[in-house]
Amino acid sequence: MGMTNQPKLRQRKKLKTRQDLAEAAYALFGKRGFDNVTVAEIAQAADVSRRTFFRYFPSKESVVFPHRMDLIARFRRLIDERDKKENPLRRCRYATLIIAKEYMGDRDRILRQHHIVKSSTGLIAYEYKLDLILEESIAEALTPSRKAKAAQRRRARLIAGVVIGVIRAALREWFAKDARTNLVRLAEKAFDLLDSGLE
Amino acid sequence: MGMTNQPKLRQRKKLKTRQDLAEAAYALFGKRGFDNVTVAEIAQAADVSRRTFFRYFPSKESVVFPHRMDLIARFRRLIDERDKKENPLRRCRYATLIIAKEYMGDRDRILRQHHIVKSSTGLIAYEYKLDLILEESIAEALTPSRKAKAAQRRRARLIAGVVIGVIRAALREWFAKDARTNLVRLAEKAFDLLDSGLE
DNA sequence: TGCCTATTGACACCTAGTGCCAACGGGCTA
DNA sequence: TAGCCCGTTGGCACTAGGTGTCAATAGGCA
Repeated sequence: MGMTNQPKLRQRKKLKTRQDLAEAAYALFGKRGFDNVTVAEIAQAADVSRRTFFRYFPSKESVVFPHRMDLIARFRRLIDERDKKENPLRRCRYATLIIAKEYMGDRDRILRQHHIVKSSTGLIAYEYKLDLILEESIAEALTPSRKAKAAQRRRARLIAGVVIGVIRAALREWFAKDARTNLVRLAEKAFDLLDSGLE
Repeated sequence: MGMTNQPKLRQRKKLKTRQDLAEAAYALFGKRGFDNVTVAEIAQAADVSRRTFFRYFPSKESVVFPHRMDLIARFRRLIDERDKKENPLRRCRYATLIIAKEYMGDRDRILRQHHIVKSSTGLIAYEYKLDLILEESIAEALTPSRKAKAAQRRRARLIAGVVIGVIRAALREWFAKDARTNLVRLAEKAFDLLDSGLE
């Protein structure tokens, strides 16, 4: 009846449960490492059953990257919003720099996440799977039209793969300095180096 | 007593068991897809116990890439044997083209392998993990000295990441045409494109 | 032949992930 | 307010990958 239009109790409960699970997981992973924590323990810490954990997250890995799919979608939209006539590398650079700036603003969360990822090779592989999705997404954004020529598709894929390489290099460098340097500048430098033919 | 110096029976048996397991796995994976085959079935087909399978292969995934680690080591050696003063991209190109040629000669096996990998996202992620190892290996080969400056290390890592992107693009293109085209030429074109700044 | 030891099979156990069903409890309607 | 509907949950059983343990087997060798 009120005009606040608050979400129903059920919705709020679900959101809280999801958050509780993610927080419990992050606390445990951070303390003992991803591999040394069981889903049962996460569920217990969040006060739900093990079965319920899997209703909120499709796998133990997925709880580590709760927003990655949103990020990938935004990256794609950022490329899309640039002039399609522009140099594709320029378009990717634009999107990368914006996301890089956001990463710097979200430093603490990203750093916690990275600390957890480093603790497990399985998790590293999982993040690679997510990188592949991003790569496909970039390639699609760079493909001029739905019925693009094969050569154009190939070029878009090559560029997407190379851009992923650049992004990963910049991030690695950032993390190597404890995320205390300027990620935007690192990304710019990496793209500059690429523009000059890696000389 | 003979001068043939044949390996002892035990060694030969072990080698045969390993091969039996790999062949049984390939046959089953090829027929039904990686995810629809259990380790128990592979073991049964090779006439050993499930436990024994894991004595020969550390995981179900690893049996799909029985020689990948050797390949990575050879790729590194190929880079190493080039003049260290040469352009790093040239050195990588050299190693890539040699491996590409070998791939073409080993077409059937590679194609079977690729068919299996495509059947499972988990396997794709596993191959990514192997790509990461290759990337690290390339970066190490490109690092001038053990005590290289940080900037040099970073550049080596960036180049390694980009080269992986190029290799993956060339392979993707090759597989897209059923491995009937010239992989060496595809790789050359990809490197050319990179040299020209992806224009 | 007989001893030593590498390899194997059998068994128990842990964990991720899924299907199923009964119980609980919001949310809406009479 | 009472009562029904159905979304959410917990419990249970089950599959499958992977590991530790131990006794049995079978090479290798004196």
